[in-house]
Amino acid sequence: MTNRFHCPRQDCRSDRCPAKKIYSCLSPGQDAALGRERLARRYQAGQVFIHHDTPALAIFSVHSGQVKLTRSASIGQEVVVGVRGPGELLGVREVLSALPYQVSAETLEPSILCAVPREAFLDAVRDCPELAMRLLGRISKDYLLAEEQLVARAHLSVRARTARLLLALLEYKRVTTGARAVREVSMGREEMALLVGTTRETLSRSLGQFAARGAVELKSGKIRILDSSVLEGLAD
Amino acid sequence: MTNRFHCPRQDCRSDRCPAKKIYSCLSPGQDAALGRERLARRYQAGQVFIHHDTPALAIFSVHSGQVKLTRSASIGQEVVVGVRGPGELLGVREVLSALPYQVSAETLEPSILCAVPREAFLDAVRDCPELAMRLLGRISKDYLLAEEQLVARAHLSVRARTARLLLALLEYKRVTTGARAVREVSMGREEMALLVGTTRETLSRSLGQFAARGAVELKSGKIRILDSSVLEGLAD
DNA sequence: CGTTTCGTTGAAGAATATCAAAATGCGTGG
DNA sequence: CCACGCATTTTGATATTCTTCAACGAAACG
Repeated sequence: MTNRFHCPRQDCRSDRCPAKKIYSCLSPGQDAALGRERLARRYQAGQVFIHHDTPALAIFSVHSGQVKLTRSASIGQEVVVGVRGPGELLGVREVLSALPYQVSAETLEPSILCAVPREAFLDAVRDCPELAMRLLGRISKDYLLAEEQLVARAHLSVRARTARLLLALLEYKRVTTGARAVREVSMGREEMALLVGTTRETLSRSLGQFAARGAVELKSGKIRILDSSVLEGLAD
Repeated sequence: MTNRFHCPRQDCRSDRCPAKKIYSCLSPGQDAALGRERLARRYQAGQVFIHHDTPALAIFSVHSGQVKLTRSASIGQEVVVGVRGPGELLGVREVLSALPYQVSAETLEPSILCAVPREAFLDAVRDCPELAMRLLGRISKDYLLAEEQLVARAHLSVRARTARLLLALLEYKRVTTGARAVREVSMGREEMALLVGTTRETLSRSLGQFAARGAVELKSGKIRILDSSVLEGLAD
């Protein structure tokens, strides 16, 4: 099974790996034990590396790149339930609850992922109470956030969800780029639609409405936010 | 603050408390420390004992009864995100992620709840790695389950969700009553609608359709399931 | 320069919410 | 037992939102 994970064989001890932060509480011995098992691999965009309903053999952490998590709502209907970036963990929930993978994961861009085999991860958690505490905090927070997201998707209009997405993208860009005033986001309609949980067409119409109200300006793929307070008003 | 929790003052050391199971790994000393702080209280039906956006000062565990968890999707729109019964914990996610309560909780029936102050709980988790592991497993599983629920709510038709609810109620009744063949469930339309995430009227129509297809029979408040395979077919 | 992908727009149809009203059930007091 | 009143459930009509199918222009790319 390990074969799938170490094509460009290289264990992930780089201290620049953002996922490493959560493991920083391990003793040198524990860290070494984990590091020995920890294998980084480069993935192209669009690769599916976690298949739902498959035994959860490993935890993945995102070193660089972005991945999307999907669930099948009914047969043939893939639904995005989240997007994860550098430093985030995938498959933790399944490993900790001894369930097969409940989601599928696919890279959105060329990415580097580290895989830690199930048992090694569990050993580390058992041996290091501090790691357990950190995971508890992280999973709890993720859970609450996801719940909020999904409730919004089930009970808010597409317009409201679209407005929220724009604001979230703005915020995300601000945080990641460090710029103080971000006024533009750029994302394909297809992808936005997936995140909002609707179709290209409906999403396009929502954006059209925003533009009509002067909240945004659509020019050549970019979306320039003119008045974010209008968006906040539409967000519920 | 503790005042709210010990009206009929009585600490919860009863070994019959189903929530106690998860604490069974604590050493006598740890258990005593927690037990001293653990206060049981009787609530009538319909009492709100966790108010969203309020500091998460305590973990509650359900000793007996049922409670519903709600979130406000938009202003004035309360949405049920889950129902918890005996042995289950409330507020863990918030305490562990150091956030205010993100949900509100209300008793559906007369219930007995135990409250453990935030700090006592955190101390117990820190002192007992096994407890941490159990919580990790439990939260992970809850998370996965809730995700599935909410994705269904966002992307399945009311008919499908209603069918699922009926099947779930059947299953639940089977498990809790221990009866081998359950064919009837009984629940107000309002409450069913809340669980499904729709209105009374639409829910009623769904049931009407089921009845028309001969899958169920509606008589005087009870719902008798005639053909659960039909429901399973409708469930996606 | 044609082809392909992406974005927008239109029109029709399905699903659901909403408002309104009728029917049903249920307990209470006569 | 019956009649009344209240609450719940069902049904009907309409409006809204969203999806779907279809067409079209525009940018992207060979």
